[in-house]
Amino acid sequence: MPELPEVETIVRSLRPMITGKRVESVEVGYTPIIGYPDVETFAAELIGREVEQVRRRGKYIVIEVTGGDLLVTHLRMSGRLIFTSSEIEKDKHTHVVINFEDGTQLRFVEIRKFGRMFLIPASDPEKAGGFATLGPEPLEMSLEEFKAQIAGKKTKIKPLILNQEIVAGIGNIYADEALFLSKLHPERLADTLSEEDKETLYHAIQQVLTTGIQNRGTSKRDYVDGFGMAGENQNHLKVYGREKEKCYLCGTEILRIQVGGRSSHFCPNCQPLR
DNA sequence: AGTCGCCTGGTA
DNA sequence: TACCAGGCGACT
Repeated sequence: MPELPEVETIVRSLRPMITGKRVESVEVGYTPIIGYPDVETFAAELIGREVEQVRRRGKYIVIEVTGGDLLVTHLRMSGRLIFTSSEIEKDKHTHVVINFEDGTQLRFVEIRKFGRMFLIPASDPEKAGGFATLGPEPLEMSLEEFKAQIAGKKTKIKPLILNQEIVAGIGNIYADEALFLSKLHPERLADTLSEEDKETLYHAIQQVLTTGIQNRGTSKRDYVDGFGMAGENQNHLKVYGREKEKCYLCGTEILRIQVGGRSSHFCPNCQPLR
């Protein structure tokens, strides 16, 4: 579900609520959610730790705790991290609850059970799946860095920018939006892009992500922030989810095709394959 | 490089 | 009933 703007919005909502709080107890319902270490160690080790920092890396939520460890969470398709109180009744799909000493709690809630949580030493990022191999942050990378990341790649451009090792944090919605702004067909081969195409795409990626953050994320289905509040970027999408509707630029019908196994929305007139 | 599995639920 | 879903990793 959540891509960079959604995860950033969640992090910003959680940061003031949990920073400085100490963990009193941990409950894990569905154990496969815990990717590292084993469930018992995960729960036992978290107790007594204090939250020092809450930040984002790509689509990962990183909670730094005392003792030099990181509580790393990936929400995958439909996961939510919700800050609430022990008084509030739990949703049926609540898989992990982290109780703080003041009666508040952080809940990992997810219908589809794809998401994962890891408690890792900051010095061992490879213990948290793809966390260690993430590419640069798109809002912090230079144009030259972006060009270097895609240099020599011959794949279709959409799967390339969805690859978290190339650039961290772009998902299906913002990929389609960035390609539309760039007037690039999702199946365009990366090694056929001109210098101008690359520069346009670089700016489009930053544009759609920044707008997404300003609008507090895209709530098409499941996404909500740390307080359970929906975003409003779904009201500003230019192509994603608009198949069979008219292109805002030229009136042509927006198409939806599969590219690299993912639904891809584009305007065949504005985004020719060439 | 491309496909499949993981899960559950909403909608056509 | 069938298809679809903001993702990723394992597999071929």
